[in-house]
Amino acid sequence: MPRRAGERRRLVQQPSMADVAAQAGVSAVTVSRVVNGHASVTPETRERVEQAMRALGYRANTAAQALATGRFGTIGVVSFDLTATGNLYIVDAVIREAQQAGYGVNLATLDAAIDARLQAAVRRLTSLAIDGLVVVEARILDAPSLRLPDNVPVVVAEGASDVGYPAVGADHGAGATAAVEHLLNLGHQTVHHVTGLADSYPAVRRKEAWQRALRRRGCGIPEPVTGDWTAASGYAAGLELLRDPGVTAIFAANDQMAAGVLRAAAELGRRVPDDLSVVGYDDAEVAGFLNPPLTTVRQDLAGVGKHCVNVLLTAMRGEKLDWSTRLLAPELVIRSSTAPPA
Amino acid sequence: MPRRAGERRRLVQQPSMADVAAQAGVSAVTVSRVVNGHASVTPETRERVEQAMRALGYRANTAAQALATGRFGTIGVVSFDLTATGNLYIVDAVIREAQQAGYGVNLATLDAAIDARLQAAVRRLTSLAIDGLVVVEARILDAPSLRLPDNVPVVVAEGASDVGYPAVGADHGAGATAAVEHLLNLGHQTVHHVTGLADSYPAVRRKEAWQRALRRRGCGIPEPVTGDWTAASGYAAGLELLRDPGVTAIFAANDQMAAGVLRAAAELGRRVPDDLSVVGYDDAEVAGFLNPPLTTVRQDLAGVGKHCVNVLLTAMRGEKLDWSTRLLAPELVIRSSTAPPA
DNA sequence: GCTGCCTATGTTAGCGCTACCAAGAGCCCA
DNA sequence: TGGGCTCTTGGTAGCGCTAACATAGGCAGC
Repeated sequence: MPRRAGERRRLVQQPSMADVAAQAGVSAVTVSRVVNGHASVTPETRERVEQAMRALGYRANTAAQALATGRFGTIGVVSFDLTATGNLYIVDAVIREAQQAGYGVNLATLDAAIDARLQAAVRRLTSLAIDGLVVVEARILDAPSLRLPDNVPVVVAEGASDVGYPAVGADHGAGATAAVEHLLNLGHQTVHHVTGLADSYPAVRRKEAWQRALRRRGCGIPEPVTGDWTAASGYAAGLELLRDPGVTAIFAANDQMAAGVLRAAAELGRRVPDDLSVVGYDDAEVAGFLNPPLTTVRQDLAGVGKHCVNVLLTAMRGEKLDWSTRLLAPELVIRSSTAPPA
Repeated sequence: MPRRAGERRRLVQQPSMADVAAQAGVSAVTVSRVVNGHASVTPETRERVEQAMRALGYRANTAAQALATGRFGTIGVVSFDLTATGNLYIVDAVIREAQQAGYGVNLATLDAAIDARLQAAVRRLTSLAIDGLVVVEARILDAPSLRLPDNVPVVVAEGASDVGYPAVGADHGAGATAAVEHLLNLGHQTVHHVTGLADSYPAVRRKEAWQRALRRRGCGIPEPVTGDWTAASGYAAGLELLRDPGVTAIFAANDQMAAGVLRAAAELGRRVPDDLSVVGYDDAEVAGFLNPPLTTVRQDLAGVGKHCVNVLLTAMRGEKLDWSTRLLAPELVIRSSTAPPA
């Protein structure tokens, strides 16, 4: 059966506003007003429309709304590997906070190497489907061929504002300093360090602060061992460091690696905390239940995520931003993995 | 300055297809064809258009594309708490796989209690902005007032197909059975169990299989202790169970809780594995580096996520689905936390 | 040289929604 | 009684894109 020129099959077999309008005996505009909670609709009309919506199972077409308003009701999040504790906690908080504000979240994760297909996904994310973008970890900005959108606000979680965007992060400097000073105050001569991924922003900040703290106290600065955030890398680092019987204190850049160090110590017969003190970072859920319970630095990563979203929402409203980097204070949680050296 | 009726400010100050078309001296349709890689465009025209796009920094407007085609290039994911290892690994894999297929991911997380604002976010997710939906964990389907879309395919990760949708999951029955039989084969009289969240699908499956396995071997079935997936709950459960000196084997429904049990044992002076054997579940990254390294059940959660997306993509192409539940086989990883009873 | 067909591009309309303007109804007060 | 006000509702156009159809030009085959 031939169709009239221009006539096209309904793409979505869902009822549209026009259907609801017809059912309720009002115009589409009135339906729109009800959907968006505009004022100046009589209670009776509203009720009639809502009844029609229920009857037809109406759902607003987000794409059409977005096209008409230029707003998408969605914020984008780009992050590296979610299985890294830090990224996860931030992303989780971003999602919660965005949802609280009535926004959906479009999440893209990147591998270090961005291949062509992935690029397509990221390009989609960064095209015109979001009202704002949260970049988790400044290192992402270095990703080749990642072109960020220039028409929506961007906020960086775990970065400094020198990256060209407002940034929110935990105060890794303060956290690492607290960890090192805690160990030095216990009487350790120096503190060894297992770093996170070499080019990660938090890893670099923690390493720098560890060095500074040692220097300030006039301690020797041992060569740090580079890890990759995993327990396996912490274990390997632990085996390496503990070949030296003089090592009495190790500060690992996260709890997973600290767990690896604890394991290495156990295997080599070094008692913690008697022979060796270990400090982690993150206060992951399991940290307090390792053997022994781990002294660590609790970061308010949920706060970072929350803050990010709030800065972003402010920018999205077009209000002026406080452009300075916000740093959230960490807290040293002392448990049983640290003690004075024997 | 008065504007003509109907004239409206450009909502997005981004160049549109019309701008590119003008710049390249072609029609908008030709630009569209280039953008979508359609055939029948001469190389010269294509080149001219591409140059114009680069010059103007053109990005396609996703909302307009979606409105015109009825396709969104996005799949939705609904999950509970991402900080639970199982959910995280599945969601992570779903994102990767969707991106590989050129789809973006819209992620919503739910708390047990869905409040009004959250509902708005979920409603947005499940309105007409996605081409398909992955529900992580069958329990989500029980969430009050969560109305799933009826016009796009839905797949459930960690559920059975009796929920009314195709389902993909890990074989918790096989995993729990392997864990229990491993312990019984070592000579333990029975095996105690710390469960996951009471109404969680995987938790229930694991508990049932644990019971079945004990019954099959004619062992007594001790009262299980209910946990909530956290190390803290595992610790509490451990303290409770270990009041009984006759307890020699504990199977925890995930590694975090197993870590808590290990901690409780250490505190009470029960040596693992000499006095007590412990088995976890998940093979979380840290499991092999606990003290002692944890015997656990490795699940292919990445496989579950991947499989989900593939089933979903099949359904989205309108192809017929194999409607049966797919179960991915787990693998028992034996480490040092299990041994014959003293 | 004409028909017929194929290829490259253009024209048109409409996806579902909302901003803007207009208009009718009801009301108050002079 | 009428002018001006508010409150509710409707008409219209257009957001940026693409499917379907239309068309111009080229070229093979007879």
